[in-house]
Amino acid sequence: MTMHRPAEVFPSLPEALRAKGYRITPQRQLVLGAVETLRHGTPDEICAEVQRTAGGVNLSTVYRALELLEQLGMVTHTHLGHGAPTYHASTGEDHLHLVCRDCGSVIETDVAIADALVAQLAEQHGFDTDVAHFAIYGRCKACTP
Amino acid sequence: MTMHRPAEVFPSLPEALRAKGYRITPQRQLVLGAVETLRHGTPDEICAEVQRTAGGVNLSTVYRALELLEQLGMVTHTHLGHGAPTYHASTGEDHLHLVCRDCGSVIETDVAIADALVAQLAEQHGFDTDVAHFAIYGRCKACTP
DNA sequence: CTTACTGCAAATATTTTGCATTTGG
DNA sequence: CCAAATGCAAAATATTTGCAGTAAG
Repeated sequence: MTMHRPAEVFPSLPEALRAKGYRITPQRQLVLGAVETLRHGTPDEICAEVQRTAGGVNLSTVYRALELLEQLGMVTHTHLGHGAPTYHASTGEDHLHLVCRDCGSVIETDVAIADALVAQLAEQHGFDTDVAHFAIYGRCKACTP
Repeated sequence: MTMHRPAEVFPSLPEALRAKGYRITPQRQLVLGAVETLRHGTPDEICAEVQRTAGGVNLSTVYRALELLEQLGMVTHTHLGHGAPTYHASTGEDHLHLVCRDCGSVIETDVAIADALVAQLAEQHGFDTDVAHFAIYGRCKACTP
């Protein structure tokens, strides 16, 4: 079952924070803003983006904010490889990431392409798949001999 | 030592090393042996396994040996999550790994289950997929409410 | 003998944590 | 005012690298 929620249905960050009794801080808003500006970024890149636009936020705070934002469902993270997870704003349309082993480029594609796989995993293993969490690895068109 | 590798299909480690002009060292053989004994393991676990059976190998050497063994096609690595890549001996039958977000358990399944996805990615994006490289994330049967 | 390989220790990189200070409500 | 959140610095993890000594060929 794919989640399909129009953007207007998403509560704003202040609303989401208030609803759970968390405090509304500039840092949390800046971190979310940076994730939205960069289409995707590592904690470090997000920290740098905040640095660039506003005064700056401590990297620890970025980690803590991302964890909270993810818990609130405002962002998600994906493992694109190596050690650095990439954070995305939750727009309601997750995408699959195809990472090229040679040039490192990332292609985004619709998760629907994996619907059959998801259905089979559910049927055969009772496994409820989050396809967008890990990238798909291989070789892109340009790098194929 | 157990050889899970039919000699007629996969060259032995000494052969593979010799063919590329690399030296045959006990450390490299021990690391490959450990990967084969443990069905899958992180560099740290592999290092510990060598420690347990033979004298011991430095962790740096384990990293360097794994990199070389992977380059030779004798092992592969998979990202199961967090930061720890898992190494497998190349047996010719790769597995897909289903990782549960809740209990962390890993289910191995046949890669053939993803054949349709692989075909679609090839067709739509010219992408040559290595399905086994990243785990598939979600919730296992036992953890599904 | 030659130089690739190893061990070791130090450097990087990434994420987490303890604690004093600040601040939202 | 007061608990929650931040900043900072140190710790915990994970991986890489420089270099001197060891050993494969």
